[in-house]
Amino acid sequence: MKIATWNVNSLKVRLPQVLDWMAANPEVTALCLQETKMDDPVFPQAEIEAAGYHVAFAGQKTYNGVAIIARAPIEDVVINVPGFDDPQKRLITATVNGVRLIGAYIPNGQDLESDKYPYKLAWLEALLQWLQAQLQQYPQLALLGDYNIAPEDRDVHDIKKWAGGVLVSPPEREAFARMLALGLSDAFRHFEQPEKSFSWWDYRGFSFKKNAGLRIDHILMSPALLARCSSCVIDVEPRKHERPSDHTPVIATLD
DNA sequence: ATGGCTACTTCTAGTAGA
Repeated sequence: MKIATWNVNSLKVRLPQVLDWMAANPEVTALCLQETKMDDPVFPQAEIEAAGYHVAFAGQKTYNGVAIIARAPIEDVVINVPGFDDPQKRLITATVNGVRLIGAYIPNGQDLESDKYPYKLAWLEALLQWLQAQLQQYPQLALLGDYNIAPEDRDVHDIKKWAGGVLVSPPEREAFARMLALGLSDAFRHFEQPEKSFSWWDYRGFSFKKNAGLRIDHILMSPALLARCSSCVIDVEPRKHERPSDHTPVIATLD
């Protein structure tokens, strides 16, 4: 079984690509999506189910929105962090094949002076509390999604250009480190990887062609799940297609 | 170099993404 995450930057635009990708990746049991940008009443549930999948989702108009598409039933779904009052839909938690999946679209933060930056840090605090509680209940757990954090300098194509800004600021990286301190591991870094591996490239300035990207989409795993994990890769293929998302899928193989 | 590119909504120009 494989689990995956993909920020699709509008499911309305990318649904055909998502269905094609699932068909091309038959071992993927569950795919977490971010930035669906669709309110629940217009979510393409019927199309996804007609293609043979289970789906759970929590969306809003224009911004954010998360979903899980799976080849197995999706159980015990929780939307957002209970008790954390958040009008934005950025978190979906569910169990698929006995694995607890937390699909996250962590806030971008915009810049260090923006109101969105303290929102990002508060959001990360709430996520950390939720992670801690879920880990106690579900030993086999993965946190998958768009973290909007490049954990290390090697995850940034040009650290001089990004240094001191959002996505790499010390408080954000400390929040990431605190996830690791809970016992989680960055599945991608658990294996040998090519240098300059990224999961996002700006649409502008031929960034993908120049591989001027960031690694901000991650799969963190609990010890019990990491023990079952044999690989973790970034799939750059969809970024080459017509009208791509600016993010690419990240896939982990289990068992 | 504050541009560049894409998606969205509806003051089709302005916001947001990262």
